[in-house]
Amino acid sequence: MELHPMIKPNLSSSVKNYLYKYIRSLDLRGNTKLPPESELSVNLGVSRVTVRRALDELEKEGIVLRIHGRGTFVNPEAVNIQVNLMPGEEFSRLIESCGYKAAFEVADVRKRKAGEEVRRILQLESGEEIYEVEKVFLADGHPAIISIDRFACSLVGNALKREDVEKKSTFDILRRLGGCFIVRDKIRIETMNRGEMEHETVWGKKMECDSVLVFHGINYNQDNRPVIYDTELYDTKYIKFSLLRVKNVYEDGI
Amino acid sequence: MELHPMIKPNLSSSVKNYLYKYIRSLDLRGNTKLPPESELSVNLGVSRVTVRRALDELEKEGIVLRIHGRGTFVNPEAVNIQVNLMPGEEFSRLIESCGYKAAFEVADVRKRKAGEEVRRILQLESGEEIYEVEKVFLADGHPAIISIDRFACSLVGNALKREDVEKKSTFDILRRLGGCFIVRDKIRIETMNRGEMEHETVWGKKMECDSVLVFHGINYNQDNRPVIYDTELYDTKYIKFSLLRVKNVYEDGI
DNA sequence: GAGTGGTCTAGACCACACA
DNA sequence: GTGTGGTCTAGACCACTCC
Repeated sequence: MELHPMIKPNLSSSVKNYLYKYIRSLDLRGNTKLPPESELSVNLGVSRVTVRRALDELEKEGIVLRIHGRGTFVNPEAVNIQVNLMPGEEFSRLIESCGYKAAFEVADVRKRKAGEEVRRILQLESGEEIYEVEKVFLADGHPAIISIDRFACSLVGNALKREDVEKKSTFDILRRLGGCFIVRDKIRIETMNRGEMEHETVWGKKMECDSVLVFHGINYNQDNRPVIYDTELYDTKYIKFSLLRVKNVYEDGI
Repeated sequence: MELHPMIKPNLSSSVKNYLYKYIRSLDLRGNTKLPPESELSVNLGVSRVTVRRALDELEKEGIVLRIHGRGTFVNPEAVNIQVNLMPGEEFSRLIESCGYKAAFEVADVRKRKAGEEVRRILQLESGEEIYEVEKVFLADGHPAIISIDRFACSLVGNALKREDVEKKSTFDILRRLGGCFIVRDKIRIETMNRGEMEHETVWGKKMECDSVLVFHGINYNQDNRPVIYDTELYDTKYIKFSLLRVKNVYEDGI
């Protein structure tokens, strides 16, 4: 069995998980006020700073709501948030979070010379070859996400088999075969209409919608090098992204 | 002259601004390493925790990159990020950030009975009336964003004039006439095709694209009450949203 | 005035990179 | 070992809400 690095959870993550469970155990029909930070800190045996970091996270996710001078409250609306845009989750889990049964198919695996754009983005040598892996993810049997991953053949020793991509995510493959870990990505948000999706993807024709949400993502490994360039098409009828934003309303008072 | 509350910037915001200016003054062709946190903390006369909070922000925005044991570096790619999705900026500034000259027109202002969906979202009484304000924002003269704001007439004393919306943003109007401040919003992300945009908006016909990115936003005031329900249509040819995400790759090691 | 969240500090210790 | 970022703590003070 292979062993791979683990992300060590820190104390505030543990506190966050604890609070998350605590919140789910509450009866939210009545009072939704949480104990004060000082009390939590004493009861959990951690400093108030640590409690606050955990609550910061929960607030960003929309789970709790803090009101200066009043207290911290469970946001009764939190259940309405379908999928947070930020965490960059796996597609299957994304589909399940939206309330559907998830499945996927590998639509296409091909080896080809990197085009101009891909070469620039992945910083490849001229003439280098890449794999392009197209998958479709189904929500209750309906196509909900199409993803195309592009990465250098050299990263996986030129030996990618179809069974590999059928069993493992691209992240896993690069981790196991290439020893590289995706730690962050940068996405550009666009849309595509029917014609574009049919042109860009093999599966596009079978999508049920006439316009899709598109993420173009550059995925960086632990050394800050771009290793995957992926394109993700979402049918927003099935995948309902939500996002909480805090407004920075600067008022100069002029 | 009216005075309105200011958001008091805290120390770490000041440090962040300072660092931001400092970074822009650097010659990024050579070494992009920043001074160590301890040194910054001494030189700026603030605690290391405060410096770290500022750097946390800059890291989230993709400006800097921190490598454990090595140091903090300016991310040379930061210039490529067009518009960060998070801050919830004003549309005109958004357009300018994307490199275009911004202008806007008020397409339509109408008073009407709130429909079923709007009534539920804004928690209105049955039969209450709302204003619907449709604006179009132009990038170098091309329609780039259409926004529709919906809010209760009672919030602004039933006396909204077209000149008001031509001069002020909806946020300003609600602040001045209704005394309420938008502090956060929750957006749902969707797409629309040509037919839908023409059906939903007055200006839809003049958009140059066949599919748009759509944000449905619920805007909450300082008391956590929903006050605006808005729909924003973006032509992603002009408005290039980017987003940096940190992957939480939990590996159980199993 | 009591309770609560918001901010800041000084100091400690750990983990990782590099020589 | 030295330098650096990552985490955590205890304690202080402030700002806001509500009585």
